[in-house]
Parts: sequence; C-alpha cells; structure tokens
Amino acid sequence: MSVIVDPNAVQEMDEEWESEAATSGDTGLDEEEEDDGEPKICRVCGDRATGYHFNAMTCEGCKGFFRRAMKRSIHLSCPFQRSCVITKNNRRQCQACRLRKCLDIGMRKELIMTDEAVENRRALIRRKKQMRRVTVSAEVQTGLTSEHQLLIQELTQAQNQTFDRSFSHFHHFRPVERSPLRSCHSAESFDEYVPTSYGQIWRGGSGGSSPEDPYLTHCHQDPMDTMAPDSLHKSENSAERKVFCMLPHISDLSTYMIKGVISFAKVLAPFRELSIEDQIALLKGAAFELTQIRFNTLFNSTTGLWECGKLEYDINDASLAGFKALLLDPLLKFHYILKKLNLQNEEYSLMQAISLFSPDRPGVKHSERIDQLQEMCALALKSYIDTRRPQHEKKFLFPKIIRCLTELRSMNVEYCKQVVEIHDIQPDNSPLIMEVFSRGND
Amino acid sequence: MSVIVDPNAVQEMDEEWESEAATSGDTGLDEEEEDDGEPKICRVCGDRATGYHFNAMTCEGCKGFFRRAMKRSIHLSCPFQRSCVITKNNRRQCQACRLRKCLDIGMRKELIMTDEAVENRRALIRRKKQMRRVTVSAEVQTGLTSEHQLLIQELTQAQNQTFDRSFSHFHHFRPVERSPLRSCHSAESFDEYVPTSYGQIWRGGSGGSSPEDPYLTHCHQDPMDTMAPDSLHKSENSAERKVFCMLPHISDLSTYMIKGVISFAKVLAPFRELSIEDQIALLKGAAFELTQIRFNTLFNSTTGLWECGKLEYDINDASLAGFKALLLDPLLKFHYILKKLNLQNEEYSLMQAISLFSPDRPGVKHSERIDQLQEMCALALKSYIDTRRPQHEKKFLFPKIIRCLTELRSMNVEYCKQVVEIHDIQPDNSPLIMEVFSRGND
DNA sequence: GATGGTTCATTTAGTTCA
DNA sequence: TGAACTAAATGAACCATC
Repeated sequence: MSVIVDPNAVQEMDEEWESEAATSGDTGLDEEEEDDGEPKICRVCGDRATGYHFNAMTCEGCKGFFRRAMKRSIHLSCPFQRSCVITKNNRRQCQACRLRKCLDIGMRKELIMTDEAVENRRALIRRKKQMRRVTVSAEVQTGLTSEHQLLIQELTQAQNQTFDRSFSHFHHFRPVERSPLRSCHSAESFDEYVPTSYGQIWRGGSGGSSPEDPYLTHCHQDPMDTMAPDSLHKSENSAERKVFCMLPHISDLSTYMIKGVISFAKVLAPFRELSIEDQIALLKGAAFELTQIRFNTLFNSTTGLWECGKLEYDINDASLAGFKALLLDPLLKFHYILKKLNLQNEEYSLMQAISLFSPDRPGVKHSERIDQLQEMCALALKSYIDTRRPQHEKKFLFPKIIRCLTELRSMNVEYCKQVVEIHDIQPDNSPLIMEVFSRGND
Repeated sequence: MSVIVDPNAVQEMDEEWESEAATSGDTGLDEEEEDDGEPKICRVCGDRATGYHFNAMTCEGCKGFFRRAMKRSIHLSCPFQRSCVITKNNRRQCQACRLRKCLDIGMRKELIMTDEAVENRRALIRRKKQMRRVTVSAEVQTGLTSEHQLLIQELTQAQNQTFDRSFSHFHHFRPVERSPLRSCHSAESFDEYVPTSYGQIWRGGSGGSSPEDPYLTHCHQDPMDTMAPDSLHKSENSAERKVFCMLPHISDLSTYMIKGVISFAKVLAPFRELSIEDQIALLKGAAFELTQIRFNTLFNSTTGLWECGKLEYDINDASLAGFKALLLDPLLKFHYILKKLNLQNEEYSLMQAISLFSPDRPGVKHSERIDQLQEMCALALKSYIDTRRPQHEKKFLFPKIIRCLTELRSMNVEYCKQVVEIHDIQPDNSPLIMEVFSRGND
C-alpha cells in the first residue's frame, strides 16, 4: 500500500507538491509575498523567524532543534501518522515530523559545524580570550610572547598540581623487597632476564667497578650472588618470594607516577580539547617518558639515588624488578645527562609537554593539531631559555634537551618490551601499566 | 488509507487551535482563558496544576494517572452513571471517568513514551553515568578495555559520519513508481520472474506463514492482483512503465546505501590497512548485509515501514522491484526480529563490523588478520553488552545478534541471485550494484 | 549585519517511594 | 497514588567570526 498518501495533498495548491505533501500546514500563507523582504516567519513552524539558519528561514527554536537533532543522529519515529502539521505551539510534540519538515524546507546538515570544527573554534576563542587578558607590557618585560607565557604558566601550574612531592602515598605500595630472591625458573631462563654483563657495563667499562663510582655505592646486591646457587631449587619455604623481588613495589610506584602524568595531561586545556582517542594515544605513547622526566627531578646525581621522601631507589632496584641492561644502561645515562642541565621547573614542564604532544605516536588521528601544539611548546622552551638563561647556556641548552627527549624516546620501545616480558614471568604489574604499555609504542 | 484526516490542514494558523491538534481529530476545545498567564489549575480535577502534561494543563496526580492508565490499557468502567464530575477530592473514586476526562480535555497517549523509548532513555542514562567516571581508558573500570572502547568509538564515529539520515539525496533517485505495471515481456518470461507463489507465501499460503505472524499482517499489494490480468497485453500507451516498476528507484536507493557502507568501511583504520584486494572482497561480501543492518535502524516495526525522511517503503516495494518471496520472507522476518532487540547505535555499528570482517568471504587472501578483527569486534560487542545492558538482557542478547547475522548471511546468496535474475529481465540496476553482486558471494 | 555556536532557565518527560 | 525527585530537550538571549 503505497503508504505516502497525504490527505493534505489535496488542499495544497502550491507549486511544489511533494515538498509539502507530508507536512504541509503552512497553507501558503507565508509564501506568496516572498518578493523582496522575506516574511520573517519560520518555514518550519510559523513562529517568528530570526533569519536564515542552515539554509532556511527559521526561528531560534527550529534552528537549535535542527542542530541538536542532526548531531544526535538517531532515527526518530512519529508517534502519530507521520503527517503532523508543525506549528509554533505543537512543534515539540513530534520531533520526527519537525525534523522531516526541517529537511523538507531545505535545511542542510552540512552547514552544521563538525565536532572537530567546533573544537577548533572553541580553542581559538579561548586562546584569544587569554591573549587579551595578558597585557603587552608583560611581553616587553619578559621577552616572551604572551602566548608562550600563558602556556608556560599553564604547564607549570599543571605540573605543580599533579606532581605529588610529598610521597605520602608511597606507603600504600606493596613493600620494598630487596632481599635475595628464589627462582622458580630454571637457571638459564633466569639468566635470560638478569643479564650477567650488567655489573660490568654499569661499573664503568673495562675494569670492574671502582667503589667510588657515585651510582654504585649503594646497597644493591647482585641478584646473581645469592640467587644463582639456589636457582635450581624450588622455592621451599618462602612462598612470597618472587623472582623479581622489587617488581611489586616498582610496579605500584610506576602506576602511581603514571596516574600523575595522566592528571598532568588532563589538566591541560589544549590536551583536553583533543579527541579522547588522541588523548589516549598520546598518553600511552608518552607515559614512560613523562614519568622519567619527573623522576629526573628527584634524581641525585651525586648519590645516584632517586629520592622520594624517606624512600630512595637506585638503578639496581629496577633490575631487581626485572628490567635489563639494554634498558637500564641508557636510562641511567639519560638521568645523569639530563640532571646535569640543571633545568628549572618551567623547563621540565615544557619538556614533558613536548614529549606528550608527539604527533607521531601510534594511533594518533589528528596529528596536525598535535604537531602545532608540540611546535608551540618547543618554541616556548626556546624563548624561555633565550630570556632566562645566561649567555653561555643559551646556545646549547635547547638542543641538549631535545637530544634527551630523543634518547628517552628510543628507550620507550625497549621499556614496553621488557614490561611485557616481565609480566609474562611474574604478573605483578597493575592493569593500568599493562594497558598503557602492552601494545607497541612507536 | 486516507484516514489521516487532519483538520488543521484547512484551518489557518489559528493560535489557540494549533496548540491542540497536532494530528488527531480531537475536538478543538475552547481555550478561552489561556491568553497569557494560564490558570495553574488542573483541567481534569481542579487541583493545582504543574504545567502541561501530555498536552494538557494538569496536576501531578492526573499526569501520573494518565500515564499509568494508558499504559495498562485495560478497559475501565464507571460504577456510577459514566458522568462523574472529577474533583481534587473524588478523583480516585472513578478511574473510568477520570480517564475519560483526561482524554476529553485533550491529553494524548502518543505523548507517553513507548516502552522502547523509555528503555533507550534508561540505557543512555546508564551509559552517561558510567561515562562520567571515565577519564582515561583504564583509569576507571568501565568494564571495557581501552582497546574495546576505542574500537567502539571508532565504529560509531564511522557510522555517524557515513550514514546520512537526512535522506536528502533521495530526491535524485529515479522516481517511486508503485502503480500497476505492464509487461513488455512475453507472458512466460514474465511469469518466470514474478513468482505466482508469491502472494500465497506472503499471505500465509500452503507452506507459509500464518496470518497472525506480525511481519505478515501488512498491507502489501500482491503484484499479481493487478498485474496478472494484464500481463498478456503489451504496453500500449505507457512507454515508461516497467515490469518491475519500483526497480529504478530501489536500485538507486540500494546504490546509495552501498556507497554509504563502503564509506563506512573506508573510514575504519583497520579496514584501510588491509590489502586493496581484501578490502574489495570484504565489501562485496558484506554490502548486502551492512545495508540491511542500516535499514533496520530505519524500520518501524509497528507500521512495517522503513522510514527515510519523507519517503517510506514497505516490503511490497521490494517485490515491485522484482524480488521474490524466497528472499523477502526471511528478510522481513529478520527486520522484525532484529528490531525487537532494540539495539543501540554502538551495537548496530559493531554488528556491521562483525559482518564486514568476515574472514570467509570469497576472494579473501589474508583471512587470519580479518579473523582477528572479527573476533575483536565480537568480543567488544560481548563486553559492551555485559557492561551496558541490564542483567536480564545480558544473557541472550549477544547470541541473538549473532543469530541475526547468520540469518542475514544466508539471505546474501539468494539476494545476489535475484539481483542478477532481475537484471537479466530489466537492466535498471546501477553498475555499482552489478559489480558488487554479480558474482557469487559465499 | 548575517549566521554560526553557547548559555542557562524553563518545560515536561520519567522515576522513586511513602 | 502523587509529591518530590532527576534529567533531556528546548529556546531566548547571548557571543563570535566573517
């Protein structure tokens, strides 16, 4: 039964039969005098129109309705007979017919801005607003453009808000356990995970370690010393002893730090404005790097310790958590080198931002925008250095920082790999860690 | 069905009038006092009114009463003279008269949300509540892994981007032509392609469905009724009349929908990463299924119509395009059954993805990867249902959806066959359709 | 000035529970 | 049953860009 039978059709003497057939109702009242000044009447509901909206003369109500209904993109069904006459007073009673009428009279959904366009617009407006707030004088005084100033301000603020230097939560972590461990694995499989060459490389090259090496004066036992002899025995008494004795604690520490950097990112307006998808991709890609940058601020290059309140860690703790020299060698080097640059909080924050806004992380969709952000951060860092650092530092500091970021990035891959490997042996890592690192980064 | 007589069509924009009668022919009541500040008095019982409810100024009591009474849909009878005067104090004494009064003053049952709509609303609220807690993927237990979350997000985004619900292109299709057709073909060839058994099967003939089958009680004309008598006459005046009068339009509609699902696939990153060869194989294999899944979102199971803006189609339209009961019977059944599941956008999108990534389509080269993708989509759907659906739905929804997909797949073959057969008789199909369907699928 | 989006008080669905 | 809720949709007034 060719269903589109419309009783109204008979009454319609308008030229365009079909465009009216389903909904008609405006009975040509507003049509005839279109000559010049259009009648300010909503073509959908007959209310007072406020101009053309999405290509049709409509009222504010129908304008908003059309935008919202199209964005919701769900199918609406008329509870009546699909032929409701839309009027000012009944327009809310049938969304389906109202929307159909909108389309009938030529409203076009292409004229609705996409979510992305809206986001860009919002970002633009926000930036301009802030820009306006910052006076030009400030720019003159600091030598930084107000845009850079604002950015740096936002970053350091985010950093301070989300980097807990009280270390008060560290007590909730699973306990520190540095004592010799007993393997449930065979000697060779264990060898695979704790490199024998570790000590040599660490201790500075050719000859073994000299006691005065700053980063070796600490209480780490070589796991091999105590463990190898036992490694073929099955664990007899100590059910809790793990192969990677520090893993539970280090895992909780990492998890905590990751939550911190996630908060850091989420506090940043330009980050929040990205799609959720991209936010996740960026965080997955940068989590390791950001935590290491933050750890660097806690690093004491004299003692080789990361000082976290009353707890402190050395590189061997990482090896006791199962990480191998292939990662730990360059990582420790990184910390010494970066520490030497003696960065300020602003610079650390900018570094984090540059790492975070890496447009080439796997899974990133809108890389252009992220690229912009990264570039802005880099420029801000450059300007900051130029204006705040003494002459002799200006020249090389920026490239050195960038170099550190590059090194960090190259460790990222290895880190992810080792996390997964470790987890296969001893699944002590938190779900968050596994989620963030369990797929390839880069 | 010219039953839909709309009094408003004749009446001009008479302010008071319109507020009352959207479509139904209810007595336009006298709204003498409504001028500006309406009296906040319940039109049913005289109690203090709280606003318009179901199209009438009523109190909270009558609002709730009306909803419940209409939903219960049982017959009420007055213990008195069927003429009780309803007041605030006696309103509970006679439900029958109270309800009658409600209807009299213009309360409309259509403005009560359907059970389906309510369910959707609940689901949406549930989803939003969960969403509120989500910051970054794993941070919070959404019950979905971030991988699944991302997948679902990508799919729904692709769906929204590529499924044009404005139906604005439908006007460019060749015209709808539902009138009786005249054959240019010889009787026998005609008979061959418009199955004589069609009507019987449809109407519940020998082998078939019983009349009370919900999906068979609908108003389709049997093409044979009008056509058979004429089938021996050659077309005398109408050169344009075709054997399959709806074919041109339906063909353009199908072509358009296929373009839509191709776009859907092409927007998906995991799809784009497949070899071009496999992309083509998958699309050829799934085009029919995807379009049908999309059509289901437009299907109104109350009316048996697919609602596409101001156009609407019923199953008979497909038969007027030459499709036969062997396809159309199970297809209509499929639409009723799937619709009943009341799926959300996310679930429809996942369904499409599962169908799309079928590793066993003819011509597929790298089936392992596709198998992976399909499995991931299936798992995502399962988790989605587990986390977003109420307890009682969790159990069977997933298998039911899979069952629908199986059914759809089995129709795929028959569809391809009929498309080719139809094209042999009346080559109105677009090249795209022929390209997609002209070789065996499965 | 024209026409996009934004804001937020208001309206009116459904929900809860005594 | 209905008073007191919650929340989505609405639209008037507004802001911003071109």
